Amino acid sequence: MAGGGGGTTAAEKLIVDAQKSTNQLKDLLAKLLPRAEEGGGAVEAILSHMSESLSQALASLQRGASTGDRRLPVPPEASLSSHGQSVQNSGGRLVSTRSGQRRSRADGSSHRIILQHGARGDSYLWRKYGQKDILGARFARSYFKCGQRAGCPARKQVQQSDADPSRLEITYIGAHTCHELPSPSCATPAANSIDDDTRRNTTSHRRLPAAVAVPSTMQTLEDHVLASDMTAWTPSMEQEISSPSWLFIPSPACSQSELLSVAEAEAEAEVPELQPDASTAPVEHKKARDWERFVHIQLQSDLDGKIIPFRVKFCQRQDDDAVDKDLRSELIQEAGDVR
DNA sequence: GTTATTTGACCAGT
DNA sequence: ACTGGTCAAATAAC
Repeated sequence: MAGGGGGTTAAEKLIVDAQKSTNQLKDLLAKLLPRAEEGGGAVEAILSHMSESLSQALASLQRGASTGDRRLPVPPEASLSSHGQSVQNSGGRLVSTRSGQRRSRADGSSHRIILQHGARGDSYLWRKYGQKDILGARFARSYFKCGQRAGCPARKQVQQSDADPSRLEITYIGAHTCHELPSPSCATPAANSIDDDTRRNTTSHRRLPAAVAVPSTMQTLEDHVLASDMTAWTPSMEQEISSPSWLFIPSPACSQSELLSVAEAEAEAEVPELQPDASTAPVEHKKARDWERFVHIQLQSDLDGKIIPFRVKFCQRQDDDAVDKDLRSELIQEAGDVR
C-alpha cells in the first residue's frame, strides 16, 4: 500500500461505513420484499453510499499518512460548470470562447474502479457526452456526466480493458453534489415527489422496450440482490462481448445505451449468472433457500497503479417458516492480492 | 416535440 | 504537434 498508517486508518473507517450501508441494505430488502419495486430505489441509494465510501477510502489510501483524514477534495465547481460564452465561426458552428477545457486530475480527486462482468457499478444516473478513440487502445473511451441533478460536477470515464475486454475500467472524476437528492425518489420516476430535474433525467426509461422496463424475471429477493447492471455499457462495447451473462434491474441510474445494450444482452443470455471470477466461484444453492454470492470489485490507484481487490458477499439464511429472511452482506478486502 | 446519444470540431496541457 | 477532454450540432428514438 502506498500510504502509511494514517491514510490506511481513514480508509478502514470508510470501509466500515460501507459495511454498515450493506447492512442497511439487508434491512431494507427484508422490509420491502413484498413491495420490491418500491424498495429498489432505496437499495440503489445505499449501494451508492457504499460505492462512495469505497471511493473515499481509496482516496485516503492515495494521499497517505501525511494528509491525515481530510475528505476528498472537491474540484472547483466553476471550473466544471462555467463554460464561458460561444460565438459563431465562419461555418456557422458555435465556437466556445471558454478557457480551461482540459483540466488536470493531479489533485487526486479521481480514482479508477475496474469492474468485471456481473459486478455492479454505482447507481448514479450518468449521461454520455462524448466518446474518444484513445491512442494505443483497442476500445474507445466514453465520457459521462452525472445526470442526477443539474450542476453536479461528477464525471466518469469508461473504457473497456485492452488486456481483458471483460473488464471495464471506470475513472471517476470529481465528487457528487447531488447527494441531497433522495435516491429512492430518483429511482422511482412515478413518484410525485421528485423534482423536475430528476423527472427529466429519469425519462431514459421511456426509451426502453417494455419487456425490459419491467422484466418479469425480477420477482424474488434473490433476483434483486443478484441482479447486476453495467453502468457505462455502450452498444459498441456490447458488440465486443461474445457471451454476456447478467441480469438487470431497471433503474434510472443508467443511460439509454446502457439499458438498451443490457436489454439486448439479456435476450441472448439464458440464465443470469454472477461469476465474475472463476477462481472464487459463488457457492450457489439454486433451489435452496440458503444461498450466497460474491461480487468482485477492484480499486486501482491512479498514483501508483496498485490494484486492491474487494469482494462483496451476499448471503441469505432463511428459516423453514419462511417468515424472516436474513439477508447478509459483507465487504471483504481480499488479502494478499494487492498488485 | 422532447430528450438522449453520436460525432466532428475545438481547446488546452504536455 | 500531439493527444485527451469537452462542447454542441446533428441525429436517433420515442
